[in-house]
Amino acid sequence: MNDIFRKNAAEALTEAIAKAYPDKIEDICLAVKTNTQELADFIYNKLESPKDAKNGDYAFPTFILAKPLRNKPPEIAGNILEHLDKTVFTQTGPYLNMKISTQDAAEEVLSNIFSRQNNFGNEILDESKTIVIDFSSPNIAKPFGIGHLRSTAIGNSLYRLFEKLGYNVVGINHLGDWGTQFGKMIAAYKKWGDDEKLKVAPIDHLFDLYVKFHKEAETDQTLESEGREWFKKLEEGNQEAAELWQIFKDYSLQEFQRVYDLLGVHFDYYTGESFYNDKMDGVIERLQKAGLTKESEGALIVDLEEQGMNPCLLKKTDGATLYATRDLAGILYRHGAYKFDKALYVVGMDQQEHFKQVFKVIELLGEDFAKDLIHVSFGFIRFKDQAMSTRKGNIVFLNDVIKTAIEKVTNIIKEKNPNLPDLEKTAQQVAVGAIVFADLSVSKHKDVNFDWDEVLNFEGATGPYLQYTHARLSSLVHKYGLDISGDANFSFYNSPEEKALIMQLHKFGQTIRLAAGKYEPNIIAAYLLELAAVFNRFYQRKDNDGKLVKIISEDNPEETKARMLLVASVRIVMKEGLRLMGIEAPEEM
RNA sequence: GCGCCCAUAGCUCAAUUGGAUAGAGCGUCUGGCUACGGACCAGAAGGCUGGGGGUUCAAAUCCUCCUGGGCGUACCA
Repeated sequence: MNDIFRKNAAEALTEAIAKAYPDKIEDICLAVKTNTQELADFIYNKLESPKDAKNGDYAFPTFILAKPLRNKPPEIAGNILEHLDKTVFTQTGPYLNMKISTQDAAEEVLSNIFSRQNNFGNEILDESKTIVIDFSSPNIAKPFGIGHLRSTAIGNSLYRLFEKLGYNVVGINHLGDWGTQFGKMIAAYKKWGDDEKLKVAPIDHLFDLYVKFHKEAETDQTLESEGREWFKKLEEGNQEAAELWQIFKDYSLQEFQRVYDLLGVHFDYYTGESFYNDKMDGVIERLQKAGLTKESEGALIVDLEEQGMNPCLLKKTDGATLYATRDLAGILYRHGAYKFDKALYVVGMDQQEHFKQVFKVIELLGEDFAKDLIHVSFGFIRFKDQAMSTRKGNIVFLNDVIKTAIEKVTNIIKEKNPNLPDLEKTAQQVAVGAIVFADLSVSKHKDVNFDWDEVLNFEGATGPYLQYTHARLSSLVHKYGLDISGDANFSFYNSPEEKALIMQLHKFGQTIRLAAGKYEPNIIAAYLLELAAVFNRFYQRKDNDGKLVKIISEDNPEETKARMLLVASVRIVMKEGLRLMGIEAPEEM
């Protein structure tokens, strides 16, 4: 029961129910499958917030009591109401509504924010817990496409959310730096590669080779096997292969680093697939000892037929390993190294079967932490009507998207705020904010339609809208100039707009928990949009004559003081919320 | 064929996990700048929640069948 208001409501209701129906409590508990001690918890969880603010802040639907009490919900509500404080509770039909006074809410919420600042919403765990998050994980020697943004943005946000909830978070970039594709790249480079081009524009050149290889492979059957051979050599330590691999990897990492810097993404480890190169034999051995392996069609597999799945492939006919092998090694290694309580894999939905298999194999090994392995899957980014395919060269580069967005933002700023001091930096922050927000504002299990116009539109439900609101808040604080204090007179908060703002701020903590619990950053996005909307309504509210009610009023210093506390609180939460999404909050824009 | 996911306003998405009249943004139309920042705000129009059946006091949400789309379905990752 984290929400103090809600807790009060639940306890008052529980008590009132006990008074109204003293000899029916057991029947009620029986009907809702709980016990007397936990009845308050049950009610706590049943409380809703009414859609219409005039119905109060918390509502208890009495339908669930109808059966054990053999009565109509509205009558039940009426009976319970008799034992409640009628200045706080009201009844509308079957609902019992509780209204928090704006003053009480302000005192609780605003002083909390004022004293904790950006730590507002933080939690401290009773015992330390570690969560490993595997995210981004791009393929080396492939360009960083807009498709890779999802894993990066979601993972980065989850990293920050869990950190805020008190977890010890380990962020891992499981680079795709091993596998058959490298054989293909080496083969392609040896055939068509150009040292000069590689030096000048490494990523472009590697990308061209990648596309060319797959195009040629459609007609030339020998290419695929050539690629496989080169990978085999690479795994066996062939020097020429190893050197080329290192070059590809170095160039790609440089490129990725630029993107990560731009996005403000941090990893604790860059342990990619090649890191497990020397750990796979041990894994295979362990699986063999456990009697899980089997040879089939010349390959080494773990048969999962009994589990209704396709076999998990450990070794190809030619003896080379597969990514399942490396993921298994990764899981076992991470569990040993970090003793995680949970391990998240922020990887696209198309790999669902793969993770099901791999997690099942861990379970078959008798490791009970298999239940702590979670595939946080998400839908694709779709480009217009066609799916994006790196192999066909049909890809939108994240760099190009960012570059275009920066240009557009720069033009808008030049027009709207020509004297902005740090134009370049701000334009970058806003551009990245727009792109990241566009990605994170869609529920992760849905495909995202990538639409240039939409990503570059900065009006409405967008990152720049939130940033703009933050800039406005900051501007107010600067204009006010005086110190903002936590002991304002809360009785000045008398408008519905102020009440709505305070209650929205109050929801920050539970929103973070919800978002983290569901691995859904878009819940934060929705929360911030609502916060901004509620604030902007407050900011532009008019009196009965249609005149703007300004926040800063020289005639009413005490009232201004109270309002500025609210403004400062919203600003703190907005900035922190954006941070949780991996978005910067410039003071001016 | 089998498995998983998706379908809500013209478009892009929400909906407190089963609750009160399904909400936002874009686009369209109307209004608000003698501005504490108009990347904003107020209002209007726009819905058989893909379709049928079922469970329930209550279904966009749960079950079932169907339609349409996406992804996966052992030697790519």
